[in-house]
Amino acid sequence: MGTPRQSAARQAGFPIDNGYVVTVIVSGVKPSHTGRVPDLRHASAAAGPRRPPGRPPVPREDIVAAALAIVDDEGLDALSLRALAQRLGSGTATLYRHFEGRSELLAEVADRVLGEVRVDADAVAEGWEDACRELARALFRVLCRHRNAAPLLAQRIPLGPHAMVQRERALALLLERGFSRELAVGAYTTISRHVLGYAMQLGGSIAPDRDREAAEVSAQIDTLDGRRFPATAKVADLMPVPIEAEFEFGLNLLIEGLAVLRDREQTA
Amino acid sequence: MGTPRQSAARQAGFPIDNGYVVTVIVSGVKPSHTGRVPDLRHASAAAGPRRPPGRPPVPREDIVAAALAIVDDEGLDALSLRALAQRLGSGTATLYRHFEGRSELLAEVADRVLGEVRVDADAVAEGWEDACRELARALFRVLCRHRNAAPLLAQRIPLGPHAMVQRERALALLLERGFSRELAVGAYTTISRHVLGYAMQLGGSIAPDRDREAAEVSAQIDTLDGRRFPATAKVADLMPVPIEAEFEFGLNLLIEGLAVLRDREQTA
DNA sequence: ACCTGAACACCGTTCAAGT
DNA sequence: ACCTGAACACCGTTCAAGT
Repeated sequence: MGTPRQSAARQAGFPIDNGYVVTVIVSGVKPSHTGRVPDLRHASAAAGPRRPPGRPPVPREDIVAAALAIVDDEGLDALSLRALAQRLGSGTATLYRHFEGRSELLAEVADRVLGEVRVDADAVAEGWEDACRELARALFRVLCRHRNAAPLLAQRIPLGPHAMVQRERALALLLERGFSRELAVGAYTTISRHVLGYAMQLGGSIAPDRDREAAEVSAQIDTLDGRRFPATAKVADLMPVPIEAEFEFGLNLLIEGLAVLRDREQTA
Repeated sequence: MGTPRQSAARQAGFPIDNGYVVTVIVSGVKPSHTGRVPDLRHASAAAGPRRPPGRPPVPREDIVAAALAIVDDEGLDALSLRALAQRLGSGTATLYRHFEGRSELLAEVADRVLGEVRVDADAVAEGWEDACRELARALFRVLCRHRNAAPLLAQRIPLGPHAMVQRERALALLLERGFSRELAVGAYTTISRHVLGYAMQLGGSIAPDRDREAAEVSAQIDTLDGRRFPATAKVADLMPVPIEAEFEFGLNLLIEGLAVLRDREQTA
């Protein structure tokens, strides 16, 4: 009865994470084949090279890749198990041989996205300010590429192998640069949430939806009542700020604030 | 063909918003009856006091209130139109007489939540730092109460009447305190996103789900490999920080950063 | 051993028909 | 004028049956 818990073996140990995924991969790691705990589900007994009967199994990687492709092309809502099965040329029931259900699949898609993060090694070797900026930007770049997938990283705490490796590297970097344990955790958490918060507002959905929403908002500009909303009217010309500029502004605020706290800590 | 655009008249004019809903209602405004553009759909022709035939219409307010109750009690996913209709003792088709569809209903629920924001008038009258803190906290308090509804405010730009009134008051406050137009917009946007980002991580879902996830994360603590993740292990005891403390930490970082920028601006 | 069609209990949305 | 049952085309998930 019920599908066996297939996920237990795949999740390497990691404690509480109340922050998020600022990521570092300096060396040339391939997107999703490295740093992954091997899937042992088919290696039970003393599995020799004997060819099992039936069709060859669909590789997990292929399923996750196809799922991400659907999310990128058509949005998160378009990723139904039926659509995914169709793209893979199989049936929906087949997917349940590889994943406990939809949410496990989504978690794997999220970790695959994290696996694409690349940071500039030189920038990370600089002072902590530039290092933090580069880490934040590296994740932001990936989420710009996979903007439809951003909510996946926000709605559940990423616990996949890439998430854990990258969190480790970010925390190590801060501790090495002389941050106290408390300030390192605070800095990591805050910056990570900053990145995700902005990424989630890049574009909720597919292109047609974005166009419709943009048009809707534009229409509202014209009908703004300057008497009811004088302050808003006064800054209305500034308000469709390019999101990338806003991201940088907020990031600099955080780093400026961290510098103040760090100075206080060191002189105390 | 298709449902007529019922939403056009309800949305008062407002320009682009690239930030979010830091809110101010100082006076004692009731949750959702004030500041609302009247619904004119049933006032066509010279509508006298003549009683129309058929059942009396279900009040819009009641529908929205019931929807929010479902979201609060059972989570966002539990809000299906069937469940809502059942709670109201009617059919799903009835709901389409009042709302264009599910997404319009959700937008109204979001604005109703914003209508519950209350700020402490004394705190807002203080210096800009305390004023900003109180605005942020006031919204955060409401989102703690309606934590399941937080994603509604993040996934679409709030354009309802409460959202607009509160944005106006926040921007006015900053401009009155001597912020430049640019810095006021930046401060408003950043603080708003901060609040929402944390609120969305208060609890993704209903109680049983939260318990399951907490247990899952706890299990990961025990299996953490200190050799693979030394930095993470070193701060592991700090990492389930109470979310309220983390919220305050990040908020103070932002305000500290804004103070630096403001000083630079004033001395330049 | 692995895949699959068909079923189950849902979902948002529409519309002809009721009162 | 307003409400409604029933239908349409979906959805995630399960399971007995195929090869």
